[in-house]
Amino acid sequence: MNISAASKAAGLPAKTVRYYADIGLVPAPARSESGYRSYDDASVRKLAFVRRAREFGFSIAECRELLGLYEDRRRSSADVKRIAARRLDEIALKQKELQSLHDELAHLVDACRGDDRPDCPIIDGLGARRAG
Amino acid sequence: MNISAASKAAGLPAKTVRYYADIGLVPAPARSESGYRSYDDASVRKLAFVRRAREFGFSIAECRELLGLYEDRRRSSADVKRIAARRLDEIALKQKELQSLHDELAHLVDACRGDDRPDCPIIDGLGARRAG
DNA sequence: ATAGTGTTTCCAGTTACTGGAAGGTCAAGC
DNA sequence: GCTTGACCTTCCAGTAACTGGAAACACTAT
Repeated sequence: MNISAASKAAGLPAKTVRYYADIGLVPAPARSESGYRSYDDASVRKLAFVRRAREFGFSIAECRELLGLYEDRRRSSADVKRIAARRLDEIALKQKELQSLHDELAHLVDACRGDDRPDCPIIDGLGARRAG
Repeated sequence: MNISAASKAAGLPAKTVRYYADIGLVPAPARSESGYRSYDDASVRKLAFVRRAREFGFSIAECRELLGLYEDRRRSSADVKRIAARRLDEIALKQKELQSLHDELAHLVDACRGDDRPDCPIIDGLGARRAG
C-alpha cells in the first residue's frame, strides 16, 4: 500500500502520516526500491488508532503512551484506565470553563440592543471584569 | 509606568505585553530616555481589554477587530454583537463536541474493569469506531 | 514521448506566546 | 565610587501539531 491508500484507510492526511513517522510516533514504514513508503494493515490499524485517540483529544505524548499500551499484550487495563480517566477530568474541566464563558458572553449579547447606536454592553463588559 | 507595573495592572505577563506591541495589536508605547517602555492608564485599559477578550476565547485577529470597535466611538453595537454572536456559536459547537467526546470516553472508562488483566475496552474502543 | 498523477525531501509558516541569553539601567547601601 | 540586585532591553529559539508549497523523481496510460 502506498501512502495515499494507507492514509485514506487510516482516515488521516498523507502529510500527517509522514509526520507521525518523522516524530517517531509510529515506526518508519518499509520502502519500495524507488523509495516509496509501503504500508501493511497493521500499520494502518496503528495509524487509525492514533487518529481516534487524537479525536478524543489525547496529546501526541499521550498517544505515545496509549500506543505503547496498545501494543503491550501484558499491560493491565488499569494503566489505560488511568490515562483515560485523567483525560476525562480534563474534558469535564474544559466543559465547565466553556459553560461559564458561554453564560457570561450570552449575557452580554442579550444585554446588547444590536442597533446602530454606539452604546454597547459587550464592549463595556469586555473592558472590565465584574465580581466573579 | 514601566512594563512590569503596567503588565501587573493589565493582568498580563510582561512578555505578552511586549509581544502585543510587536505584532501591532496595540500601539508601541513611548520610551524613556534610556529606552524603557512607559505606559499610561489608557494603554493599560487597552491591554486589559485584550486580556479579557482572549479569556473569552477571541483570537488575536478578533481582538484586533474588537479593539478597533472599542476605540471607534461611531461604531454601532450591531458590529460588536455580530462578532460576539459568532463566537457564541463557536462555543456552543465546541460544547456539543466536548459532550459527545465525554459521553463516549466515559462509556469506555465505565466498561473497563481497570484491573491487572490486559483485556481493555478503552483500547478496543479507540482501535475501531463503532456506528455513530 | 508525453501528460498527468503520485511520491519524495526539505523548508517555511501557522497560533499565541514562552524561555533564555547577553547586556544596559537604576536605586540602595557601604 | 563601587557593588549588588532588581528591572529593563533585544534577539533567537522553541512549543504543539501539523499544513502548504517548491523542486524533483516515479509510475501509468496513451
